[in-house]
Amino acid sequence: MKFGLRHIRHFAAVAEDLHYRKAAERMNIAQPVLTRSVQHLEKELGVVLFDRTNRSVSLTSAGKVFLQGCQVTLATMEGLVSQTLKTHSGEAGHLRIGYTDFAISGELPKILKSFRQLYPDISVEPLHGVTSSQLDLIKKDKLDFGFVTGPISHEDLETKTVQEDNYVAILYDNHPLAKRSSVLLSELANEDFVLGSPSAWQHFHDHLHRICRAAGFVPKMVQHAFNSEGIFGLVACEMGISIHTSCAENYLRKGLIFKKIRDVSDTIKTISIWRNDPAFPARKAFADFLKQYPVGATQQ
Amino acid sequence: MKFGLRHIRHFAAVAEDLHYRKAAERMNIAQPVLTRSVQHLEKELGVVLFDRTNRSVSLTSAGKVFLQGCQVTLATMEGLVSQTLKTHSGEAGHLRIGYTDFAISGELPKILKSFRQLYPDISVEPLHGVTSSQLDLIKKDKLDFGFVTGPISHEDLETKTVQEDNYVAILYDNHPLAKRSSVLLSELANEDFVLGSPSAWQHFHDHLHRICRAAGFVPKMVQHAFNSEGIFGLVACEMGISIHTSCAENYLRKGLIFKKIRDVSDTIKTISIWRNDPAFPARKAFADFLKQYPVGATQQ
DNA sequence: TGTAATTGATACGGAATTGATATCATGAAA
DNA sequence: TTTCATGATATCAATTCCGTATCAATTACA
Repeated sequence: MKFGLRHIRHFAAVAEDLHYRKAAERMNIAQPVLTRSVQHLEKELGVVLFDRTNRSVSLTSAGKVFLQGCQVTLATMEGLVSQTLKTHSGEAGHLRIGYTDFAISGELPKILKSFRQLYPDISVEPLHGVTSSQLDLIKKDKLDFGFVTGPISHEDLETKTVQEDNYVAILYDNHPLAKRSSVLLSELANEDFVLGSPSAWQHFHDHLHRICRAAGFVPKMVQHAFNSEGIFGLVACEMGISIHTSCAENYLRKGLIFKKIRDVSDTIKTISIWRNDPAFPARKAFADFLKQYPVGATQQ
Repeated sequence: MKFGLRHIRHFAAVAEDLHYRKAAERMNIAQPVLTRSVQHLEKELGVVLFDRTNRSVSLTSAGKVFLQGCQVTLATMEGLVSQTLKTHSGEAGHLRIGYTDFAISGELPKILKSFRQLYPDISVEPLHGVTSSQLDLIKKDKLDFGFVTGPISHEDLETKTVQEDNYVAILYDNHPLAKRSSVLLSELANEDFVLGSPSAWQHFHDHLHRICRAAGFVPKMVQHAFNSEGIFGLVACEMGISIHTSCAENYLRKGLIFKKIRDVSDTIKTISIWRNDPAFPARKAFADFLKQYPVGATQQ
């Protein structure tokens, strides 16, 4: 099996035209070259590929099989080259993208949709994870981008804020404050709270305790859940109320009401974070895309 | 895109070992050859495939994509060569095989099963057709082998008898003769007959009329069907009786009874027939197989 | 710190491959 | 018969390819 793509190209040309001279002309080479290439193939394979009876050329059974394979191989090679070039330029590739509840219910879907329109040959693999686990994965190079709850600053890693949400109170619809158009944080001081589990929701807890402390109370947590869905479910059961971000409006669970909190101007930022490694063109493409992406804000 | 399989093989070897010298040793060539092959590829593609930082070699993103494609291409090529060789030797290929009702309910399944065990890389495509249409297809080279009702003799075409069946009477189970262990053909002289339609079953009709004439009567056909299933269905409805071959025993339809016909020693031969064209190795393999295959006889 | 070992890159000469031109052999067409 | 078309062959020049020897850079180790 000692032949190259050149022999294959020559054979395929002859096999397609069933005419040496025409094929040679089409390939801009001299005819004897094709004769030799085909002879070489036949000798290497130990198989006659053409029947040259009379003055017509026709493929043998084995020749037909070989031709088909050659055409596939040649087409595959072309595709491979183009795919390799695209990968080099960052036009193609694969990205593993982590996301939090906040990110996926906020800007991330829009970001990914918009990015994929720009780079249809880059596949994305979204992976759910809380902030800390995403950061771990990025450090271990198991994740290309994280969409996490800020603030974060980390040497070696680049960041870009992509989403900024206000705090909102989540009430069930027959709660005493449900009729109000907005609430004050201090009005919630004596409420029972349903919140995310402290370990997973560490960042959000930190923020929440800070703003509550500023309002003069410590939230009383009566129940915790592992994700936003769980929190909303428990609030809907009237186990307590919760505080979430304005991106929660995209959930719109029946029986729940979202209230703007008038006296809290702090925001929760969702930031994208990635390792700035120029060796991954697709990463660079997404990083560049993120840098110019405006900060989304779900203001109520 | 001016590179050969050689470059690809070299690149893949280096990429797999991530070590030029080891790869060179494994391929039994000198190390500089690999350096040059990879450089050539990189130059042709305009893409850096390896990061040669420090004294370690690692693939770039584009290199990984290219490697994967190269491995696929190389494996495909190997498979293609082996498939081509097999096609040449007759070990692989495709056969379009026609069959009649008699053949498919008789020896053909056994023949094909046995042949496929010998030649697992030859695919067979069974096509139902009556004798005359199979012969047409073979002449037009649209069919590789026919399994038809004999006798047939045709110049240009080779034949081999593969099956020999006795005539049997097909009765419904409350027919007056149903209790008998065997019948005489002459006893059926006044019966109503359900037979295959004369155009499609021409060969069988010819045989049947000949033996009936010898027994001194002309069968009275009251109904005809287009295939054996249809005939058996009509007999089961007691529209009449029929005469079929002993291979019918494989149908075993409820309510039907098969009776040996004592005074008829003629047989119906099913023969395989094909164009003796040495240009199709798979045909030759099957032809050789058939020639040594014993004649099957479903004697009751 | 200095010496040896390892690794990929480079230079060069001979061998093999490739391609173009001219020509041949054969069968078909005029 | 002559003429034409087609694929095969011979030959020479250009290119490509491989192996040997060697280099430069880095690491390992004493």
